[in-house]
Amino acid sequence: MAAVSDSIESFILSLLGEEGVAELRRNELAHYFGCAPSQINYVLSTRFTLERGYLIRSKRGGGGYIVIERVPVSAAELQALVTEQIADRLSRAQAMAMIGNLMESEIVTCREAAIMAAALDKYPMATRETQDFLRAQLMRAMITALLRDVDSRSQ
Amino acid sequence: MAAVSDSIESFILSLLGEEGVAELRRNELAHYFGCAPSQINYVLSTRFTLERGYLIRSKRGGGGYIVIERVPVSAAELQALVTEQIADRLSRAQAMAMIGNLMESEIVTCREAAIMAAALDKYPMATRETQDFLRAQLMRAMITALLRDVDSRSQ
DNA sequence: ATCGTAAAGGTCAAAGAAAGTCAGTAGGCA
DNA sequence: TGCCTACTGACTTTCTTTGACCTTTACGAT
Repeated sequence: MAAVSDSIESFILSLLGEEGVAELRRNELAHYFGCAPSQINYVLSTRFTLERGYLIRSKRGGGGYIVIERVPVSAAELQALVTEQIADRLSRAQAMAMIGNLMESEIVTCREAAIMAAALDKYPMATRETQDFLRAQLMRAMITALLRDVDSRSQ
Repeated sequence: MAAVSDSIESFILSLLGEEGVAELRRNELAHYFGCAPSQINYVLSTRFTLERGYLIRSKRGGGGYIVIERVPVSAAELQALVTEQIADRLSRAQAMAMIGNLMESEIVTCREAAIMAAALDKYPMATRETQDFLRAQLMRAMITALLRDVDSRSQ
């Protein structure tokens, strides 16, 4: 029954076009489709997820915007890493192993690996549970960042 | 779209050019962009901060002016950064400004900056206090890691 | 020298303009 | 019935823009 969300989805898909990049104003789009602005967020968070190969950037306030980007194929492996290998918890050992792999396969440089390792090392407060949870989040966030410009290697 | 502040920012950036120095009249610029004079101050204080590597000098009264100067951060100054600028708490905005500066000064690459920014972005659980505390720790850890092999640049 | 005034720039708080979050409602369908 | 997906609205957070009021400076008139 042609839910509004479906229309919004295909509209965004058409915006993406060849480029694989689309910029939009949330309120504008919501008004165009006669729906609540938050429905745009709903569509983005259900149909344009990382699992499906999309990255979202946005800015609030005056002149705000939302940018949707299709993850390039070259980054597919990284994406799989994020969505498959990292669960909601990640031990220190697991993390270090992953970083080792990333470096081995020349996906990250030595310096990049060092930065990541530093961030994933250990956290003072909290229980082990919390630490592993946080570590998973950080790892996901960092790899996702890499995803964002995987082509721009060797600076 | 393209908030006025953004236009003002890129205008100033173009003024800075190679020299890294720009002089301007507040009222003149405000008139040129059709905005309130104080918006110039807004742009300066949000985009041309010391954290981002800019120095502002100005004079009031007749013949007044504003001078913006880009000040590069040397790798050696990183150490001071760790010990001075990063207290036991670090806000998201501060962190992002610092990262921008590190990148501008070519101490970190674009990708490295992206990784750091991702790690420092936000931590959903926790209170604001805790987040800022954790962020300070992570920033310190990552910069220390960079210092450890600051020579091994360009991998 | 002193004072007055106009011509800068500075500050701050309030209002405005986006987008984000989340919990809850409603409609289909197994 | 109970679950899943679609949808909504109230509330939050972040960023921008504006205006009223303040401070500093140069310059000319006394």
